Amino acid sequence: MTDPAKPRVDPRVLRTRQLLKDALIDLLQEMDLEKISVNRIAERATINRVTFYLHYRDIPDMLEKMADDMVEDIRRVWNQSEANDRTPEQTESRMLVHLLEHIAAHSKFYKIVLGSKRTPIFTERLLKMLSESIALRIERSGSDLAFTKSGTPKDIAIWYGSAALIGTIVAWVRNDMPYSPAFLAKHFAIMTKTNDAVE
Amino acid sequence: MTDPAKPRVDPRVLRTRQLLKDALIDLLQEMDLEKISVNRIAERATINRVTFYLHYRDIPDMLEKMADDMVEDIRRVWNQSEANDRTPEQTESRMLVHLLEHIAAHSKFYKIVLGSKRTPIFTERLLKMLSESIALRIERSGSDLAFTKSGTPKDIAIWYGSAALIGTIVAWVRNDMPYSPAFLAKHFAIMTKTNDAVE
DNA sequence: AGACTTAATTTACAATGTGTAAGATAATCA
DNA sequence: TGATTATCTTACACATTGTAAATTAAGTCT
Repeated sequence: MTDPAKPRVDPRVLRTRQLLKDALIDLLQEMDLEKISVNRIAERATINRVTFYLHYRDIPDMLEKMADDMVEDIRRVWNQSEANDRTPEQTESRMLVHLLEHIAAHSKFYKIVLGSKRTPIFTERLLKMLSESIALRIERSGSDLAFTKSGTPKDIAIWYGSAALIGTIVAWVRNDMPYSPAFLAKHFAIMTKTNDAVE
Repeated sequence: MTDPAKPRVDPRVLRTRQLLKDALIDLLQEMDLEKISVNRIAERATINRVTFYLHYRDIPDMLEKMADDMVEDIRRVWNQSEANDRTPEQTESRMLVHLLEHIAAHSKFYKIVLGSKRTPIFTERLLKMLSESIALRIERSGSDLAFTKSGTPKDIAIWYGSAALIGTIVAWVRNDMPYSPAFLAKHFAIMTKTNDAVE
């Protein structure tokens, strides 16, 4: 149930890392990534600059670890609804709703990391993670053939589908989430499903 | 016919800028953007470092200007086929074929700027440019309503469609273009068109 | 061809950022 | 409380940045 490797981290470490992460998010809201130095992050976090290097190799390394955390969060949310026994379509739609609700609940964070044009690591990770889901979905729908029902190679369908999913989510976030998660998920399902219905 | 503003640029300027751009593309092939300094670019270009600042404010500025050039190129290729008088679908498909052929013809460049995970400026610009086309296309197909035939708000359809287009192109480039431009364009059209056919 | 104009080079400098080290201080753990 | 570990302080060598001034080289124009 619980994580087998639970090293019981020193609360000082947790505090420091949280302060550093918050500071970086804060700064990304104010300026481009290129203008952000370890100096600035440490200053904003009220942490000594040297301490930064006790936790991260450099700023890209810090972003990578933050992206790891994000993927872990999202994977949990995404899979939480997978245990359902309804139709696949309903499950998929509910998964997307949960994901969108999670993003909305942490909109400050996601608006920065997915909305910013200079931190593609987060979008890339999300793309990679969700691509696997899309791939499974497409594999399943087309049995064991290499092509979909409409004769399109599966990898093209996967490229298309996962890009559409990520892109829709990112655009939704960038436009300050003007639709409810349920509404967006519904219409996403409509646009996607019509493709599969082709003979 | 010809550009009205034709300032007749000094060949030394053209040479220097080309050397700098080539050097940057070269370096991006070898290392991440964060590791690239003005020093390195100048050195690789066999240009004095100070000269760099006569042309670009800094590296992000240089990338932006290179992205400008790319968009200009692509817009030319994209619009070259627009003057045709066939059906819209045929024109669209031909536009995409021409675009993919152009990308294939300069695959070294595009593989780096679209494929690299650290230079999102190029992808962003491409997304912005092609989104306008997609928007026009969707506006046209749905007359003057705010929704598509399937009841989806047009902006959602635009997010979906343009992300699918860019994402498919980028994935195609990243995977070393395993399909011919005509083939990919055909199947892209199939996947897109089936959506519009919904009543 | 020679005079004019503009680009590129050279050298230099101040300021900032990077990454690491050693020892002192403070918070946590057992 | 005593031992452990994280953080802080100070320091240092080095790379990078952006700009300035004077010089050299290349291109332009009549």
